[in-house]
Amino acid sequence: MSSSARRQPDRTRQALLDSAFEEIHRSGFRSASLDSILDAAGVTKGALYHHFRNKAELGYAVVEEVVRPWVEAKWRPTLEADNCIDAALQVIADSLEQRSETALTFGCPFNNLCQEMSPVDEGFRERLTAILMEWQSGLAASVRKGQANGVVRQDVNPEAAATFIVSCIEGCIGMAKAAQSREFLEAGFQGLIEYLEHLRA
Amino acid sequence: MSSSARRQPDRTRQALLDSAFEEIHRSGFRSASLDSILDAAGVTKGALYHHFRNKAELGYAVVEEVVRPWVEAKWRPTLEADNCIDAALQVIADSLEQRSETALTFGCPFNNLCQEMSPVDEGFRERLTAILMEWQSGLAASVRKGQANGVVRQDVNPEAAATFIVSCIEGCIGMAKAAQSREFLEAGFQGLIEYLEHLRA
DNA sequence: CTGCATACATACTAGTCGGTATGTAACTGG
DNA sequence: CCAGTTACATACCGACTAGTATGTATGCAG
Repeated sequence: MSSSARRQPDRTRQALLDSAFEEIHRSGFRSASLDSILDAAGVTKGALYHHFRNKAELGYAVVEEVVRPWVEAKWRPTLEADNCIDAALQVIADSLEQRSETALTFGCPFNNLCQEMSPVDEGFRERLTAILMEWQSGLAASVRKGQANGVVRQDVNPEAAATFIVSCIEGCIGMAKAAQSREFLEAGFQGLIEYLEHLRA
Repeated sequence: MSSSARRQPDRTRQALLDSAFEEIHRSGFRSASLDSILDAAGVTKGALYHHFRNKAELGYAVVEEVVRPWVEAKWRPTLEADNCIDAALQVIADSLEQRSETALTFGCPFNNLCQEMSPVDEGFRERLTAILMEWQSGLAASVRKGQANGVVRQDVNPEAAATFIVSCIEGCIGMAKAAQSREFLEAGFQGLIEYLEHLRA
């Protein structure tokens, strides 16, 4: 059986990515300790530096291979739906319901990384901005589709609306984290829901 | 003249607070180097540890004595105005105009500290949440006043609206920082402006 | 069965960090 | 004018960091 094999490079690499993602989520990238990541992954420095050139490369890989799919999965339903408003409302409702204590405490992993690393590291900025722009432009296309389907008001600027919606979501989650308060999250999302309803044709 | 005096404890303390504020704004609190702060302030560790017990106390003092007045000054006009919507729109317009390159690059000092420190340090969380709640509740009172004055719709929930507005502002600035893009900021604020207009009676 | 590349583990280095101990000059009350 | 306190500067410590050098066990090609 492969489970008893001692050398499983893919598994080891994934374990490193997963534990790095969690440690970064809790401590941020720069304060994330490689030793903590290694402990959580159950490997040593030799394994880490065999799979990644340095700490930054590990971080980049976390962005590309963990954060990116995580963001995409969250918003795929909205991007594919015929009625983007209903779909967005559903995502918000799910997000409110599913949001665990750690997610409320530590916020959105994607946004955390954006806030911490975009201004100080080009490699992070490029990758994170790419994800952000995909999300935003996907949402804008979805709004445009909604206008074509007659469910969104024609006088809405799809690009601006998409940018605003993305900003609101991250803003609400961020402020809820700042206040460490679920009510804050619910109140913020309530405003977003009203804004979304206001977009209806 | 006092300007030639070599010992000016108040001035020294303020210089430490100011350079700490800037260094924290650029690097975040945990990555802020005391040595960099000392260089910028033109003093040494002896001076720092004479005025502050440790790095955390310096950070707390920055929050109380620099960040708090900074946030309050920004929103005082809105809280005092009779028409809170017009006042808020004016604050947004000013914010867009005045926002310097470093402010766009490094974002909102208050929000940065909230995002970084609230989940991991009680002392920061208490102080930052206090500022946040003052801002939010002040804004809620302002909305309520607007309803009394007949400029805001009666079916608006003042608390939720205030929470949403605060979240939007920080969200927009944060996403603009993430994208390192002024257009992103303008697009996000455009959505907020439409939301505010939608609150009118 | 041999030999080499891969996939790690272990031990270590160099540097940076926050914090402290000590020395000293300036100011102040008596 | 002197004593004591305040306000620093300087030198240093221990802890922790990312990263490296080296050793070694595994797996696979020939």
